[in-house]
Amino acid sequence: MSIDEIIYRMLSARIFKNREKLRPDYVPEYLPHREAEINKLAEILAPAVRGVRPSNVFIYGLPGTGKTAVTKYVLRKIETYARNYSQDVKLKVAYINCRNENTSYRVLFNLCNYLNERVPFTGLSTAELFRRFIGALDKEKNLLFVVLDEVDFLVKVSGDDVLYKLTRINPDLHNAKVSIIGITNDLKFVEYLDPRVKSTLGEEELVFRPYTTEELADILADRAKQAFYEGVLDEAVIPLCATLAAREHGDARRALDLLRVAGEIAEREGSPKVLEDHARKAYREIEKDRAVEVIRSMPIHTKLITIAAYLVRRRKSEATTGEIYETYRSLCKKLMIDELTQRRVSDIINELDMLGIVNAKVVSKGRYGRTKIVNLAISEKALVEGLKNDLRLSTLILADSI
DNA sequence: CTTCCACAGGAACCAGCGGACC
DNA sequence: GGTCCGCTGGTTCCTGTGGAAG
Repeated sequence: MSIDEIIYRMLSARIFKNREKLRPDYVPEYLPHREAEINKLAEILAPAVRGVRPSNVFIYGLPGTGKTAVTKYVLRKIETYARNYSQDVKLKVAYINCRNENTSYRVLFNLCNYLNERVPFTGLSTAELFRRFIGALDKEKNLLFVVLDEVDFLVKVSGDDVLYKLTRINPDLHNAKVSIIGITNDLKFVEYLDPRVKSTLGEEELVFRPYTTEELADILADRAKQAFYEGVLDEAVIPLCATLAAREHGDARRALDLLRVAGEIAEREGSPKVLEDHARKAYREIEKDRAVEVIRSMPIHTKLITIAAYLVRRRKSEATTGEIYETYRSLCKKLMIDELTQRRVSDIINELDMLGIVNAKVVSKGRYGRTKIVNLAISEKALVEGLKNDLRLSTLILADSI
């Protein structure tokens, strides 16, 4: 295919009307199947319209269950109302994603920025930064919403110190008020929170259930209308994307990603329509990317065990713990690395199972013992790709090709 | 019915490390 | 600047077990 052809295809493709509508951070005008959550959150936050400080809220839910979207949506509404109905109190919203801003300093730095308080992005102590933040905030009759998305990252990296201070800030303020909204998809998160923070932060709690397959289909249909040209989507695509995304739990982000990537593949292939096959390819592509990422970040022994499982599977129909362990040991010897015990390897195989890199299930072979049979759950391509930047390891795969 | 394989997986313990605390 | 503490990832030792073979 020549470059002219590629560009021509791109230009003539009539697939996406507006791709942005499928991006994970896009907040739509209408959020299907989250009415209950929207209402509940609105009820909690509504006092803000009259300038009264709402309770702090803590929102839980698995990834892709609409936590961020609902929060942004409700706050946007409340902001518009507040602008029209409450002149004396200024309502502000500071949205911070703690995955990126995961230190006390960066959170406070961002908060200062929201208040247009100029502070150096390094150099001050957090205590000083906090003082300046309070100063800037308290100058006016502000009502500030601090949205801490993925707040578990902040706590994991920097502890709950800022959180503690933020939740206790109100008595120190004369004019302003602060209300905190914490969002997390780590359901065990509260366990490692200081109980004092827990009680103030969790004045109100909201739990978001995963979407069902049907609900995902509705969401996709709604977005697809805005994102694709009419008639471009084959009717089987949306149900398929919904089903694929619902395999683990109803994750709307995944579902939307699938739909978007399916569209992109169709576009690349120069197809006038997005077909079922494109969705399947999209699924494979996304899975592969995820697997590659996981493999890349694995410690050396875990990588070796994955390779061992792959090698055993290549010469036999099924791999057992014992065989994998033997192969793993010979790999270790080749690389002159100390080997782990079988006990640990058994655990690592379980970890790999959890990560979706292998499928392991325990079976009893009667007289011939009880073991796990292990299958690789990822493609050879993904494995090679994941090991690409470690030359020693990737040659192992090729070297042993008997 | 018993035996016995080839591990599973629990319990206790240990080394190393970062962070709090004096 | 030592020390204490909790956590992670590892080891050692151990008991438990499903079911084909005998």
